[in-house]
Amino acid sequence: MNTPIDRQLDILAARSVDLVSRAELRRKLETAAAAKRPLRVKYGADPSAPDIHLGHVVGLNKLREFQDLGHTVVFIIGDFTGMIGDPTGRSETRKPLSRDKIAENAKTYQDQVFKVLDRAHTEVCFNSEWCANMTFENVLKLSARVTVAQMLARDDFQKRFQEKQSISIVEFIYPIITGYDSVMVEADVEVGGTDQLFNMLVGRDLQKSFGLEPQVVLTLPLLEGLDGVRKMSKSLGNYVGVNESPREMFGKIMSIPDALMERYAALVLGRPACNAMRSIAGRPEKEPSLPGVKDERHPRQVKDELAQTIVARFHGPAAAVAASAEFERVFSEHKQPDEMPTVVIPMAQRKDGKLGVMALLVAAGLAESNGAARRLIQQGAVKVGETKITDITAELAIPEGSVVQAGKRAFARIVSA
RNA sequence: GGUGGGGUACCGAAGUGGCCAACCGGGGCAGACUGUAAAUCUGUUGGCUAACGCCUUCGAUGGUUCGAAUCCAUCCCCCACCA
Repeated sequence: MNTPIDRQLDILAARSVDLVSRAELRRKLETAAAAKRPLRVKYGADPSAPDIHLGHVVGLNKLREFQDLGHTVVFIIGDFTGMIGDPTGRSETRKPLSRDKIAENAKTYQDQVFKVLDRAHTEVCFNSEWCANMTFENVLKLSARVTVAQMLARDDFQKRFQEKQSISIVEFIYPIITGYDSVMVEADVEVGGTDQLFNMLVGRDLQKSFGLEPQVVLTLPLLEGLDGVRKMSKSLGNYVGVNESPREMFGKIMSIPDALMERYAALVLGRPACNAMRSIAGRPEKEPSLPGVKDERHPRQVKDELAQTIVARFHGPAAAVAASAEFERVFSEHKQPDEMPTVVIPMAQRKDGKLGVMALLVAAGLAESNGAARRLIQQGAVKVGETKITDITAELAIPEGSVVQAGKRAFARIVSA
């Protein structure tokens, strides 16, 4: 906590989209420093989808910056809210999670979160601690503090209301609960994605209403997913999970559009374009990046570096180098990966020691059905060893340890026992 | 409570008696191309079958018919509007 306030402010405000408000944050930082008391920085997490991906990392990075300046992160696992399901974005009501499932998810969550956060400066709590035992009366009194007009101020509600789409009452309750969380943990600051701005502002109102000093609200950009357009999310399947294998992570990052490289560098690596990353700018192909910066590197190489840096962050440098080499081998040189699943197909399942290709693909887990296998073969996606198979009726004697390939990325090694 | 509109494959959405395993778009998968698992183009996208063909699917159940996603009945669910 020895960093000068101005410097702290700069660090904390970096990359933020909304900051309500800088003046308040400054004041809080000053008071905290004077009292030698860390700020309580709230972050809410949804336990129904326990996979942390790079989109979450954007927020976690910010939290880590708070921690590095000596502040405390209050990590709230919304187990109670998880039970009703976040209605944001018009998703159907989620199935309530069982207690066991929540506990399990919470653990997974924490394992992943502490790849970024500093465990020593983190408080973890569950909002069921204060929500589960509220009486209906409590709930009424709480909701009396918020008006419909306040709710309709939210863009999303406004729009849906005008378009005559349904808005469930729970959707109104949801921000009230998350806001109440802020009251309960006495948050000084709350960090979240821009989509959480409304909810976090409700937190401010509620805190005021409870006679507390309102939290500072800081939003961060939503990271685009692999498609480069929509935000990264599990349900869209365009995400990179922090628990994914190095090669998976590497490959996925290699697939992002070039224009997104700088954004990933800034948001995921949590640093502004410094020298090392300056070259990772969304510049046109094969053109020098910034004026005065000598960088003739090919975008592909820049992306490789980005992918390696990200992989290294979660798996260490050695894994990053290996993943890069592997990618090069499989996709640039079209060779086999050095690791692949091994599938046992006993001789008993073969006829005269041979097996039909379709059966082989299904048995190897490379096709879901014979029909899928047939299509793969007909489309020229299948190789056994070095031989491309185009005849769907082919009966093959499969030498021990043969490699079967279906498409660019799916491989299996076949053994008989 | 009343009125009206709906429930179709992973999603969106056509189809209103046989030509429907079901147009089209998205997504997925594959091929070509590529620095790339990007973009683009092409193909493909229920199951069984070498194939002919067969089987299961259009909210649920029952019925009409030679024949139904399409008609009838009952039921379940969703949405909007007016109270």
